[in-house]
Amino acid sequence: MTLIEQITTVPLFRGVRREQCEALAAIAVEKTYAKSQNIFLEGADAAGFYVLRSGRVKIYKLSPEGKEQILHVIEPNDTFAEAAVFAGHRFPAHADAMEASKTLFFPRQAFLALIERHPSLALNMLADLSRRLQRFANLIESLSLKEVPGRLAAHLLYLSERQDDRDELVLDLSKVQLASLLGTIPETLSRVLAKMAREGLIEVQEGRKIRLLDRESLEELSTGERRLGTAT
Amino acid sequence: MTLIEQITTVPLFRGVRREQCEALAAIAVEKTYAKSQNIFLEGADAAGFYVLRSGRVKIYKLSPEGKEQILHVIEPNDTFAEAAVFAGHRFPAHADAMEASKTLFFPRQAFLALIERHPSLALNMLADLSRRLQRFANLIESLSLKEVPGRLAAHLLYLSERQDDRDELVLDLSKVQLASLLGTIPETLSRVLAKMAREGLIEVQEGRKIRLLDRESLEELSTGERRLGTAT
DNA sequence: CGTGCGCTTGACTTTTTTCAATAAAGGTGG
DNA sequence: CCACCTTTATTGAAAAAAGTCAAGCGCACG
Repeated sequence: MTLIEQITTVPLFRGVRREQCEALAAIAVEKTYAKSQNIFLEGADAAGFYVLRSGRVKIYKLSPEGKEQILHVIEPNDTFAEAAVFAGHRFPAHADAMEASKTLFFPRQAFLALIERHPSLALNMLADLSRRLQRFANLIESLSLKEVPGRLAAHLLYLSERQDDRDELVLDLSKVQLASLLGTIPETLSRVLAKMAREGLIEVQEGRKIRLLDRESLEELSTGERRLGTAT
Repeated sequence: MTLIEQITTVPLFRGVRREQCEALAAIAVEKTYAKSQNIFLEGADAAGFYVLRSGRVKIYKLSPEGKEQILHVIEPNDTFAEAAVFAGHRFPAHADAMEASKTLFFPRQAFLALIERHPSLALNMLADLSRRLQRFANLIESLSLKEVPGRLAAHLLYLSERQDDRDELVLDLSKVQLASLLGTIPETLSRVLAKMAREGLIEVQEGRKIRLLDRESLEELSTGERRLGTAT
């Protein structure tokens, strides 16, 4: 696949005219990362931003004691580190490839020059940042206002919406990573899953498969109307 | 002050040419709110975004049990609800005036039409959203990776940087509201302040004045190198 | 084939919240 | 101007949620 072809398939660049895509191709740099390889460290100088082409990338913060909070998991065709292009000029978090990953890197100056001349690019980028902001607001709400069972229930329901099988879903992350995404630790996640299973809300099957048995209760957990270990 | 004059003093519109400011003035609507008045509810249809001219506004999430998490406190000349203009079209959180407040409201369609023709406006908006995103990332880190004393220490140091007096600072929020901003409840905040005072890190004076006595220890608390109730 | 990582479980500790009581402060209407 | 009432703040005791530490299992990967 040529660079140009790749670029035209990125949602961020939808609606961008052919010649602008060529200009983008001229400044894009392909970068490849191995599984577990670091892409950038928090605080490092941000020379540009990335579009993920394949693989998966986690963006995360680290506490001094080594506890990790995943801010988001980047899927192919998502961008990351855009905020550093327009403000601060430093990466506000760490990024690691969770699998072997390919990215396109767009250097800041060249990209800024392009965006200035192409409003649709700017509008796409604004939509992009806005969606991210809203997801962050939801994460903050979740961390502050819900306990772990509520966060987990919300995540399970979210996954079940994105997957085809109605009530059977496959976790897209290891439990260690899922714990980090939910703002907790693997031990706590393990206990909560066990408790949900004991109360008949879910069935934990071998591997990463989970069957949702009581959607309604999960719904109530996720909104905070109900607690685990409490009869209805 | 005329609308145009007001608009030229808003940082978001810095670098915007005179005629564009006139176009902005043509679409802007002045809105005034009383203390404690609601500005919009989460989920409501977002017809545009706001610039705060005077007063203060809190943007917050609410749990079903009524616990509140403040996402940010808007100060004069800040914008709010911009994300809803570019994505989702619904307000992702609640907004209340904390004091009597005046705002300029910019309807979405008219603003989108303007931004499309004026790249500097788009770039300013991108910078704006990016900064907000970075602040959210820090809030997430704080909620997930630090305990309450760490969050409080970080906030006190932040306030002391923004205020003139070196070690004497004035809380800009009631303790109830500060607790909500830090992701905790007033009782816990009260206890943590008392403990910090007992250990000689701060001196809590009458009203909302606080004197920082041991910056270094506060620094260590805020980074997680140290805990309260532990000798160095 | 063994070492290590991912995962689970138990016992214990720490942190935070909940509930309740009380006190001080501030604004309102008589 | 004062009495009253709501809001704000503090403190104690108890409960709950989550984290730490430690042990153990099993599978995967080198």
